[in-house]
Amino acid sequence: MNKPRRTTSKQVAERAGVSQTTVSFVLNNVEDANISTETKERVLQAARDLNYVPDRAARSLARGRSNNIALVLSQPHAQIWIDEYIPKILTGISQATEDTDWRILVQFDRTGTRDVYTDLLQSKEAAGVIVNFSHPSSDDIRQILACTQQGLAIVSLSNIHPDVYSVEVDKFAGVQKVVRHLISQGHHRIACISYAPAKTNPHADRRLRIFRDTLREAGCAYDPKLVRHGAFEPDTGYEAMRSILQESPHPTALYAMNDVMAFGAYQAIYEAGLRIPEDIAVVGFDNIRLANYVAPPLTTINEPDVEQGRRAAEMLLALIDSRQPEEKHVTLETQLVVRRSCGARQRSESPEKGGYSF
Amino acid sequence: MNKPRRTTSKQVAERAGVSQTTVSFVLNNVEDANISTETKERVLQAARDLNYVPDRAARSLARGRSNNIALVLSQPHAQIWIDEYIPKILTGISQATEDTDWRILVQFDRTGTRDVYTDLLQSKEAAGVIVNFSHPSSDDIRQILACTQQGLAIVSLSNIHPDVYSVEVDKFAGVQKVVRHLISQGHHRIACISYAPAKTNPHADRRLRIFRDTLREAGCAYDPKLVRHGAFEPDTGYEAMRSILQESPHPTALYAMNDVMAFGAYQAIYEAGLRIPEDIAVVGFDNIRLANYVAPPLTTINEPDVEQGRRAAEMLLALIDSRQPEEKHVTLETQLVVRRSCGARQRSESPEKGGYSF
DNA sequence: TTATTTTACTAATGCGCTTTACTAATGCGG
DNA sequence: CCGCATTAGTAAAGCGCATTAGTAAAATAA
Repeated sequence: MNKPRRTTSKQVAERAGVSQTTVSFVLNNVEDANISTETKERVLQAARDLNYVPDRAARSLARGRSNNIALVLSQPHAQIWIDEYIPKILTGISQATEDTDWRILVQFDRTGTRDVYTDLLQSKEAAGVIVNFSHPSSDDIRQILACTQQGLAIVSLSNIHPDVYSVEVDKFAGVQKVVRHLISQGHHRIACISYAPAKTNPHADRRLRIFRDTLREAGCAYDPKLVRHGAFEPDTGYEAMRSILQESPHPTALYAMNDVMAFGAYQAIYEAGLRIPEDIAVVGFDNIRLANYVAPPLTTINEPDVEQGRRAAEMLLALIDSRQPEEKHVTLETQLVVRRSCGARQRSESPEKGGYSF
Repeated sequence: MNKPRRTTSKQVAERAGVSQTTVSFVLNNVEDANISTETKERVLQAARDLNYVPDRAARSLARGRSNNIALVLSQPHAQIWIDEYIPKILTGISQATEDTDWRILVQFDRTGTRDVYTDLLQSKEAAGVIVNFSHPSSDDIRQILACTQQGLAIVSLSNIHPDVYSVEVDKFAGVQKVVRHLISQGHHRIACISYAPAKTNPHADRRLRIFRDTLREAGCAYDPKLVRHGAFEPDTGYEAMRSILQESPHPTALYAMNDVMAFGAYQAIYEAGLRIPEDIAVVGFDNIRLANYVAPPLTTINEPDVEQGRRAAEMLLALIDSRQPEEKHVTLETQLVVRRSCGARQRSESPEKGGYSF
């Protein structure tokens, strides 16, 4: 281990013929330090000459906080690849931190027992944390609240508690959009494939209830025999749809709670010799990239994921800076993207060509 | 800004009735410190009581290096969502760092001008860096070499220079597998959709050359009229295929350089009233999750992305630790995953059901 | 001219840990 | 019982920066 002896601010100071303090003032643009322009220039030149890069650890230690924000992922790995959600959130966070010297820490929370975000904050590895719970336990919430009350910066990607800052996408309204759209197309026997059993997954449960309520509000019967649950993956959508097709009469429409399961359902529908949308209209959820490139292109709900990531990061940076964010809970809206699979005349809520947006 | 005054090791020391040195020895499991079991227990208890979490910045400063490794992404954002590559690499890295206290820093290299990884390493924000260049400039390479020679730990996800450590997937051999498979099925008019013009993208160029050479080695003619390039996205595959179908006679097979473009091509083929694989056999590349759930399921090349990420991280940690990795360049093999789109009897190189592996 | 403010800096301290050098106490062979 | 090694610790220095309190010189006010 040859120590290459990094350049320190002291060396810069020496070369510029000033004190280390002055170097620090110049490099951090301290307003009321009254450093003359010539001195400033001399310091900057010296720093350039010596190829000086400040030591982040030392800076963090002296300042009492780091320049990292963390994204804590609590879902299993495989789920992260399924849709483009996490990469898009990351993109959004990165947009918000562009041209700043904030860095992004990604932490997979595999254990589930230890509270990673607390450690992250207490160890000052991250000055703030963005968490992404699918369905937090009351323990999780208590933990987060404790952090928040200690003044630690946490933003959640779903609204989990009135006192926890959040930026979320209103998926539930999205469910209504789907159902109302199908009903407006004349469907009243609408099947549904959920991504998890309602008993175990509060989220899936709530979506299903909204599905049911929206049907009823429109005067349609809710038929539990037309509901199945898969588990995110395409093959579970395939199996669920095969099972649904045992019912008779057939439903005339299907709402799959994610696009990926919808693709699986496509398969089952085709195998049964049925056509989309003539025999069964299909609507998905998520607007993944491929939704526009299956046959027929899938009508679905688009979620502003990148914006969600960006807004969450912006809110987090405000919190870290002790600036009060304008709202404690931001809600972003989804858009219905109408394509051929639902049988409607093509007309998209979103302005872009192809309806693919972020 | 109320300062909650974190617990420090000094307080732990006080409570345990020992010196701060002892606390450090105990918490870091220093072998030759000869701390008695009782003292150890007392320290650990005190740390637990006070809910002590060490300050990472202070630790990094004292140790002279941080406990972060960074993944530097140089591709544009949109490309990151297209396939599951980056999330899988991240998963792999996270597997390698599981149960250690290494953290993962994700850095998007948007500027292209500044050398982010150098900064990352010089500022000691990261003890090592994994870089992912699609086609590095000679400047990039010089930069990386300079870092490597300074003893900074860098691992590349592609083999860009004999002296730069790398873990890569041999995609070129994958191209051969595709072509040979198609030829073995009796095809000799094989179209190809590349993801970029050969002139501008050395990678695409090389893949295309291998495509051509493999054809010729097998005694097949290479017909440049059957070659188009898209740009990663499904619609570009659609357009490319439409254009290819203008040629006559039709090719009997298509090799699309990624699955996503293959899906676009499906669309074009169906619109032309042709069947897959009867009229045109299709093979993709990447084995994305959905490849198995389009109609017909897509024959493709599977890449061990998660393993690549894991191996790269392992190599990096070895380098950081000044352990010489066993090999300077690791090459991982792809597998041909045979599904229905190529018309062959289903037989997969990979053992798993559905051929989906990582 | 003298007192006060402003300008342009610097010395010194401390952030919270790791690590080196040192010490006191105990064990043990001869 | 002495000398030496071992055991079980501790004191203190230092990592590289930010920051506070202070100072000398120059500018301005009285």
